[in-house]
Amino acid sequence: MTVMDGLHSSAGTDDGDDRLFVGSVEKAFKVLEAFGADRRDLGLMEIVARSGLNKSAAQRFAHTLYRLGYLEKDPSSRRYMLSKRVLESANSFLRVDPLVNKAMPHIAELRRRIDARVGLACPHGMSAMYLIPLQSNRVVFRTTHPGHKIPLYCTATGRVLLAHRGEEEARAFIESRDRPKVTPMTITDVERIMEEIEHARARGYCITDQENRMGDINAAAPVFDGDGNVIATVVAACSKSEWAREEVVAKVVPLVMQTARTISADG
Amino acid sequence: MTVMDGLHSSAGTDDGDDRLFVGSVEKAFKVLEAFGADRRDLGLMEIVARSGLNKSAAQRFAHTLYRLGYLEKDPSSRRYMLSKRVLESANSFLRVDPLVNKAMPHIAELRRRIDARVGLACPHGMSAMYLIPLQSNRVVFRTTHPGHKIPLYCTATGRVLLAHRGEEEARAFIESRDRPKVTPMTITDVERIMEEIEHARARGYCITDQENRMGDINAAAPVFDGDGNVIATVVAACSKSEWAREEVVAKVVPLVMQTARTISADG
DNA sequence: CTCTATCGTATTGCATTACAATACGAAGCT
DNA sequence: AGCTTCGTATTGTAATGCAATACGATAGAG
Repeated sequence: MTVMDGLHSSAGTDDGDDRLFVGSVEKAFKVLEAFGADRRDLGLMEIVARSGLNKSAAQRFAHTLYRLGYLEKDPSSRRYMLSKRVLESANSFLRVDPLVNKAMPHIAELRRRIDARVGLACPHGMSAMYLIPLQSNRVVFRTTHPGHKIPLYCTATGRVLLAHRGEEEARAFIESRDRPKVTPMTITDVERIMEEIEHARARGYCITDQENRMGDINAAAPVFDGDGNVIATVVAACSKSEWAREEVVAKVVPLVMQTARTISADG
Repeated sequence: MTVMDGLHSSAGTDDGDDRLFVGSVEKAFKVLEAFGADRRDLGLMEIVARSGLNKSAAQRFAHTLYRLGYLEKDPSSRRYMLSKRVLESANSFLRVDPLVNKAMPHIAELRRRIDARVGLACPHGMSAMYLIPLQSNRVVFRTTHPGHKIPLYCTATGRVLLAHRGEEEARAFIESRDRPKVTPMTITDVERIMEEIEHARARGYCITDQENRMGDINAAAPVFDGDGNVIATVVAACSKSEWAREEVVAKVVPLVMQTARTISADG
């Protein structure tokens, strides 16, 4: 079907006869995943709406997650919200992930050299996800945290990731999905996106100009594993108030590419 | 505590029988929590050892978490590891948490002013947990991520948090728990710790001198909520190679306290 | 200020679902 | 090759989670 089939569904026959699969766990995570879309706290009926579970199930699993400390409950409003406990497993992941550990000093060095938000992002399902988002030294408008997800069609990271998956696969993916205008500058035309992807492949980097946030120019370059697969990108988000586009190309892009190359290097 | 203890104590202490509590979810999280202690990837028998579940349960829940995308499995070694998907809920939390959002710009500003690792930490169970850990601009030795947990007895954050819980409560806590020497400088004597806690209460800040990592001086100040409760601390970790202790007291502490006060202010 | 709609909590009989023992297969070690 | 250890698959059983529903509390409207 689409590009990234089988990422999360490769453990056996689809939904047929997996006697090992425990359905209750799936429902619990549906409740957990109901949080974070937009609102901070959810009432029971909102959990029902967002999780797709019935009232009984939502009640039981929200309660269970609360008992386990992964949800908190405001006693007066009786609404649930995520607890900081969800950070524990995130920390466990980040602490030991080889890519994160390898990339961190170089990403930090990049941030030291250019006054911009920089980071490391990697493919995750149908999106990309920031593993390391470092803010610039200047004022932070909106902060990003590890786990922040961004779309592929309109981001420098996404286009770099798609560029190394082959023309048809990238096109099929782009065409198959909605491409809303995130800003007035967002390119939504398939052909123009494919051009950008082609450039990314040819030049080894990609630049987006205010396609995600007005006033931002983003530059990304690919990080390769030992087999030549793209496993991540190094990104820099430059404020137009401080960087002209030519400056980004002349000064930022080489540093981003150099950083990505350094992280790619064996070791 | 034994295996059996954990199974029943966490599920049934309060209400005896909690008919809403779904035990399978607890077991799933025991498997998840088995990761992150030390090793990155765990074999099935290691999961059994760390989770306290029997082989069948560990197999089923590890498999279920794998199917759901929260664990990955190395096909050759057949060992499980955390997937980056655990970052999703962490990001959902950080994105909307009021304290994090309120504190972030001020923590960033603090980092801009002093060349040190700074951050925001809050109480979490019997420990403290970093919500916002920002690295210094200089070289990063070991990076911390959101969710990083630190003990209370030997950290500036911990002593500030304990200082505002009352003398006896703090003493009881300190005495009741192990106090290993993290470095040769770690203070483990109860009376000396209590002195430090008393200072923290009296002065409104706490300094630890290489008690957690050789070469680091840490300074923390309390963040209050509207009711005067301590809900977090602002921390700065200064390298002794760049800061003398007197300098920390003279220059860092005022900024840390100011930052903490600013975050405390109503808004 | 009562009525009513809506949401959160508690209960219960039923059978679906998860359970744990165990058999099986595949590596790795001596 | 034989032994040990670990990961995978199977199966009968009943425990456990299921969903309907009753109950209670809160808030908004008229």
